Amino acid sequence: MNWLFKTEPETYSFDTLAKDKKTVWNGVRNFQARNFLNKASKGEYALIYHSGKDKAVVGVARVAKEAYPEPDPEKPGDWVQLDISYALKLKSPVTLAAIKSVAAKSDSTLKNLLLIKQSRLSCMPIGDKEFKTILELGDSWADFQKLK
DNA sequence: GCCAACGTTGGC
DNA sequence: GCCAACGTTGGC
Repeated sequence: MNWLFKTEPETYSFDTLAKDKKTVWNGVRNFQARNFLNKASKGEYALIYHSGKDKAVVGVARVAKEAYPEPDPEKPGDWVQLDISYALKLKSPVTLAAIKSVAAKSDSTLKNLLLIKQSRLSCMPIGDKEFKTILELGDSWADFQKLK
């Protein structure tokens, strides 16, 4: 399964991940998002989406370690985190407006994107076709193929 | 178990 | 800054 993770660039941006190479993906406080996090396997890829000012998919990360309990002083065990590593920065960001405009076309693979249908979800699965379509929109599908 | 009130996220 | 769409909390 492929994934799409959201972050506010002011909190943690993809550029920071590009420098860090690896980070702990934590702070998810939504049950549905957590359940998705638990399903991510090592080696799977996640699109990184910047909410707020950017509103665009900016890069790809790789799941480096599957979900494990987040150290939480109040309620240990309730929440999980996982590790991701830098994979690829898109040649050009794919904005939410661009995604919506493609999704509006008939027969578009992007019609069922949870990003559009459930805008508040911070971590969601994304199908192979959708994943490819977004990378193509970012002129980065070839680069991604080389990466594998 | 229902629902009103409130809080949060995120697009506009 | 506003508002829609959720999620959570607490009274009943």
